[in-house]
Amino acid sequence: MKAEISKNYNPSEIESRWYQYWLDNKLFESKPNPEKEAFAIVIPPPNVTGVLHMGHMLNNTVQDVLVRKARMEGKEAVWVPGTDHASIATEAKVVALLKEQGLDKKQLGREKFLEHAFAWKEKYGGIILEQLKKLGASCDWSRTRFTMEPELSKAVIDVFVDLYNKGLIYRGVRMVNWDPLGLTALSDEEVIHKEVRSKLYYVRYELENAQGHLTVATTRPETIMGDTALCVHPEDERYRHLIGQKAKVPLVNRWVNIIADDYIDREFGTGVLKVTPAHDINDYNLGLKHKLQVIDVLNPDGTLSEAAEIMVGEDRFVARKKAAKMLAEQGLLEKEEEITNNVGTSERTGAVIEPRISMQWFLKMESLAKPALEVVENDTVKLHPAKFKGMYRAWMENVHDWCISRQLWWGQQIPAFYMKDGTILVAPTKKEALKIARDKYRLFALNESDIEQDPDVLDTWFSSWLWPISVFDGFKNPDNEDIRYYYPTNDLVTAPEILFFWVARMIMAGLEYRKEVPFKNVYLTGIVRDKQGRKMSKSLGNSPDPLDLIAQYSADGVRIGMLLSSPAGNDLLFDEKLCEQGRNFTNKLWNAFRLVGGWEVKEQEISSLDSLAVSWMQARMNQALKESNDLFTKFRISDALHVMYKLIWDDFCSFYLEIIKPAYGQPIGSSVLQETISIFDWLLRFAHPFMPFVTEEIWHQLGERKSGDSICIASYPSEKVVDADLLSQVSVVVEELLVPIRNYRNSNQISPKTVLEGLQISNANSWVKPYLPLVVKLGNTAEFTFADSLSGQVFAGKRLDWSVPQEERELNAEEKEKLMAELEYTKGFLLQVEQKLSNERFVANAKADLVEKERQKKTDAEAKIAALEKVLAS
RNA sequence: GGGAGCAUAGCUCAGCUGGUUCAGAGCAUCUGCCUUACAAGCAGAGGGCCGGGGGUUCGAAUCCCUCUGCUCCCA
Repeated sequence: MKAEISKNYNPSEIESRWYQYWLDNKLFESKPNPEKEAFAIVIPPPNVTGVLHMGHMLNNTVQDVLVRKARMEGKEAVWVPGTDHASIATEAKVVALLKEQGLDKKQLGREKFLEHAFAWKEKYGGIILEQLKKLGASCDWSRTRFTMEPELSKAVIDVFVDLYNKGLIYRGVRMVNWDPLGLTALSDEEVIHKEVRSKLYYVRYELENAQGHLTVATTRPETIMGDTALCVHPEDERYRHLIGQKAKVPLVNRWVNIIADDYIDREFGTGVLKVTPAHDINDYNLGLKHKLQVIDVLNPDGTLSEAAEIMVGEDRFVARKKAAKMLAEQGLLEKEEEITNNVGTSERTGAVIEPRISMQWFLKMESLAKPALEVVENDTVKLHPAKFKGMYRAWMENVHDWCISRQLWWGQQIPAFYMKDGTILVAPTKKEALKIARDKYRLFALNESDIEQDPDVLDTWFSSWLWPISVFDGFKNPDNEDIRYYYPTNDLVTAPEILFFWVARMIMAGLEYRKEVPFKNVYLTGIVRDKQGRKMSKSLGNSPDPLDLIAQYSADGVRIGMLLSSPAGNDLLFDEKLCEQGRNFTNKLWNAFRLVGGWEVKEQEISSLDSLAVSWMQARMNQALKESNDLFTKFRISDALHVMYKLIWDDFCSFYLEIIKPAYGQPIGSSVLQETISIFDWLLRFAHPFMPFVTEEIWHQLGERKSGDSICIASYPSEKVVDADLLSQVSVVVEELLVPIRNYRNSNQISPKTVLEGLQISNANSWVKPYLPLVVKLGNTAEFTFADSLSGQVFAGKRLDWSVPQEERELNAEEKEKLMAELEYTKGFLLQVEQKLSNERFVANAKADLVEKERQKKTDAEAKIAALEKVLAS
């Protein structure tokens, strides 16, 4: 142990020093080792464009705790890091950057654009991984992957080709979610529904033969020009007579049929629907059913197209207002009404989604979803907390085909090649496509310039769903050592919002390509919100910069802060105070070390009191370890942290150390110090997964360590038998003797320095004798004397009666009241117990030990009542 | 409109298949202490008809029904 211990713990210097030490000694690197059990976590790859936010902090802290614990438990632990190419987000960012430089994506062309994008990625991509190091993340950085690196892209392409050949991928015209800002299709999962206030316009459609008009309620008057029918409910008495007749579409004065369908909700608006097959999914389906014409009045960018005939080129929202105005001018706008409705917005660009008919690629989900549901139902993959199972089931049972094509350039280009006649050749490369043309279609003359590759790329999730396999090169070489050893991985830690996007699909891919699930446990973290419960976001400015937090509270402090109040699956209401609490805890640990490391030592056998303290502390440690391990198996990490926190703060610092602490200026006995150091060492290893830096620093100062040694690879404490009797006896002594003595001091304003004299304890409590030295020390009392009958002020507990000497005085009113209340309570309690015991059905039905416990309660209560009455009578 | 879930102390939550004086923890609050590792600390205390109503049971915070209020997911 070093002589000099700095008075203050200096985290920033210590944290960067140890992180470098860990890297230098390659402590996080892992290779398959048949001697050891494998433990693997793959990181949910953050976007290359990303910077660390609070969600990452929580998520990665949890992963680090899990992987560090596994590593210390002697498993061959690996945490594979990497980043995601994030098609839309990254492309949007690069496009914006180019725009600043006066460059345009289309003018540049695909090749040049991708060059810019890659340059951008090289420069800014992966900042987030550097930031993770500040948090202490023990990733195996030598294994860092990127979803768009050549190997991983190849896996994506091969999987596409394979699924196409299996008949699971098809191309078709469908109504998709169109992002008019990103100019791409999106999957259902990328659409976020938001409630907004909007206007419902009541529009008049003139009827033929001067029969008047029909009023239609619509939120989208700008699509009126695309109407190709009106529709009413077949049994709606109001309109039945009009079915089969014609109505005139306003603004464009086109006659359309009035049709009937029981899809119509008679309650909504006027019960008449304008059918616009090109711009609404339900209308689209109606259109298919009734073979209606489709008039697409919008351009991809959300402006009105030539087909609209009027307002061509106007933005859809501008056109909406104009259309309303025009209708009003023509006397066709009956009224406007404020309503609340749901609109879909793009997860990435925020633009209001436009349902749009277009040619896209789809993956059939049904056959993939079925087995993926099964493995969650039967707990092959466990969701933590399990409440997400229900949500998972609901989604998997109603899964839609996955639109996997995106009209972007940043990503894996779809390996489909089109011949001039429209024939599709799906192959990893152009060469191989030509080979198919030759082999399958016998087109020997076809050459490269005769076929053209689909310009679109694949949805980013189409590469991330392969992540747990592809990071171990399981596609390139399905039998390699890594994948055989690490797959299936153990735990996946992620946010519930991507349960379907990502988790479900990884399970599908795992089952499809490895015939095995990709992970055994899925820990779903909550969303990090601010104190008012608002989601943290850039626009609200309510998200603290994680690096600032680390600078202020230390990485250990922030880690503790994040975990203190984040049970799995619950949103975390983040409050900087939690980080402060975390920092205070690291500080507490440091100060405990200053105490233990700062004593003069003298050769001495251990005293019986110290020996008791050591046995008790060890019993508490074993108890806490058992609890903690149990909580870890249930993924109740936050609770496990609480167990550790209380063990160190309350049991070790406030109790154990106070017992063994020698009087001021006195040296400590060598034996008890040795015991204390090994206890401390144990506690550090127990705490290390949560707070890696401070534990490493103290651990190194606490004993002689070899070069390259680290607490990261020291062994995690192992479970031993808990001495439960010792624990329960000490807790009785604390609750019924020590705490009341301290209370007595408080209420009588006796200084802690004053030695309490003349305490008596009842002879009936002789079992307590061995524990009295503990009370003498912590309560600062003189020796107790045993007596048959107590004199002075008597304190009556359940198991212990004792007294302090006192000049003759009446109990004051307050004290009396308190004792009376206690007496009343105990009497009531006794009554309940007696009733229970006299209830034959209880005695007959309840378990024997339970009845025995009730009997014990009865004797305890009776004893207490007698003692209280005695005190009150005196 | 369909589905999942929640309601326990001022706040955030725990309380597993009913039974340990079961009504708990942390934070916050209050009281007293600058006690010799730590005031970023120490020693204590107060605080809840377990959302309302009904039922099952010897026994309900826990199981069932219902009402009310909230959240999330999907359309």
